[in-house]
Amino acid sequence: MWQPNRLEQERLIKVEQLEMRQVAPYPRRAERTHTTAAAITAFTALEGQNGAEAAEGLEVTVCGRIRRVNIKGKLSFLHIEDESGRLQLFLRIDNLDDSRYALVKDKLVEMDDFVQASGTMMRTKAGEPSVLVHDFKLLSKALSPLPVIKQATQEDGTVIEYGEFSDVEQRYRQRYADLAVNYDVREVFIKRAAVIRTLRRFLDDEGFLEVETPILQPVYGGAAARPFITHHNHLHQDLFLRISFELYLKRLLVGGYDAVYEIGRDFRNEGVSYKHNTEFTMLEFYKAYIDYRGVMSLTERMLAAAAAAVNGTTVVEFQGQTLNFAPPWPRMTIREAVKHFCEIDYMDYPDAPSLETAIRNMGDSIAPGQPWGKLVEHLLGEHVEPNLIQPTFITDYPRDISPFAKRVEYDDVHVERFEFYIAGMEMGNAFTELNDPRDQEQRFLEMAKLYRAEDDDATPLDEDYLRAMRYGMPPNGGFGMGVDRLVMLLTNQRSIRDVLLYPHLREEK
RNA sequence: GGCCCUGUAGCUCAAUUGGCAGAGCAGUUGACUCUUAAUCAAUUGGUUGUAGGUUCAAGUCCUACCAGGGUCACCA
Repeated sequence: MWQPNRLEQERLIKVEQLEMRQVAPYPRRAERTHTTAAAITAFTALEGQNGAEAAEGLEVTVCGRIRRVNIKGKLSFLHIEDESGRLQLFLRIDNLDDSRYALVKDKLVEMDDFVQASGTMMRTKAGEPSVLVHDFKLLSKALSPLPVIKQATQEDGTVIEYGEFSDVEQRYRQRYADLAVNYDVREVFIKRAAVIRTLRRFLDDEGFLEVETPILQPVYGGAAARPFITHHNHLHQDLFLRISFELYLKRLLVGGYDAVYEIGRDFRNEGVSYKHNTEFTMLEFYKAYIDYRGVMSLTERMLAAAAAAVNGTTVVEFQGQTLNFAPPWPRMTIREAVKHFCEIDYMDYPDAPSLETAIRNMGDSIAPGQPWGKLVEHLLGEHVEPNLIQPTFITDYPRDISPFAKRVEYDDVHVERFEFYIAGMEMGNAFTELNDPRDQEQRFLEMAKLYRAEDDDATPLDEDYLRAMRYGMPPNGGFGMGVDRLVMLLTNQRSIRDVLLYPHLREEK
């Protein structure tokens, strides 16, 4: 239940006063001929062509939220803001109906309200393009004032903000207020849209078909993660929120599409951190007749395109580091990488117990009884990953933790899989996809054995997926990437929460 | 889940280490026909996250809880 505070009570009284003066606080209709940016552009263009006097004949009707008020007796300045930017309204009692002007003078139309203003363009003595207002209309009364932030525009055009709205909890819980007062935040989500648009365009141009597959799945799979479980009442059936799209997308290659992709939400019932949110945006694609080397090439080019589209260059400044997305990216097998950063060749320890002992002897504390591949992965995550600042492919992962990848040619314990890392973060995962149904069934069974102890992460055997594969699946390369993390890199945001409009928070009490 | 830090006015922060809860901004009232962080004068505003406890006295110390951040654990 809303308990208006003092400031809000003042504004509620103003609504009554507005209604007494026959002014609707929330009228039905609005009109607009120009955005604020378009009004300024049109005005300065006319000045250039026909001179200052002619330009002042330009009539505009603009709309926006009042972000600055300066009442100087019989003369007032208001700045309104729409999505395109800010524009000054110049209100003079000489040019307005007295009762209209009084709405501003009496502060019934004030900070944070939405208004519509009509008038002619002009420059103030200070040279600022403004609207000499002949009439204006209240469009929406703000009952709660936004956090107070004042801005000063420097001579070089940079904007300094005085005061701030910085409490992260409030910013996330009331993202609307955050967006309304923090322009930088709005910019992040404009760039986010540009990233996703570019990924989509890149794949479309490469001949991929965009598809949508079920979010509610009867059998989850394609990754090792704890799912959210829900229930369909009429079908009396438990359903899982997907943890990946992988198995549904690869079925489509059986169906005859050569290349498919999906951008959508995955859900994982796990912890949150600066790079984990319970629901996150994933891009997966699968393309027939290429292997993981082909996927590496697509990866490099796609991310370079995304960086260029958002920031105009493949050089990315991220948290004090300079990252270069331009292809080709360095490639290193996981064995080479571990050798290089840990000075240990894990192939000297071919079974889990001996590798576990070796890792303990390095001084690492690890949970006992983990599969061999997970131990290798521990070495990677602990000692290699933090050092992988520039975009890097790490290739040829252990087979026992990669149930959907084809074996390498040179031995029986590695598979054609890569992950790529940027700024010390795992960004994505890709394979030469396994398309032998007999091998796939074996892998499912091996996984079931491997994870029996910790069955939270067990990948259930998907009979229908095997049935699809038995009809014949073309050889193909597949790819998955956390889109939010890419957005973090390209917008220089430290936390995944800053690239999600509504990050997951505990329930408000 | 463990450990550490934080929570004071609408926003951003103080409070001399246990001794009368304060400032700037915004709000209210007034002045001002070219301001732009407008200015000038006056002024309102608090259950110090919640609930207990110690004390003559608690924003400050203790306990529990709530929320957020960090970190570890977890996370193909």
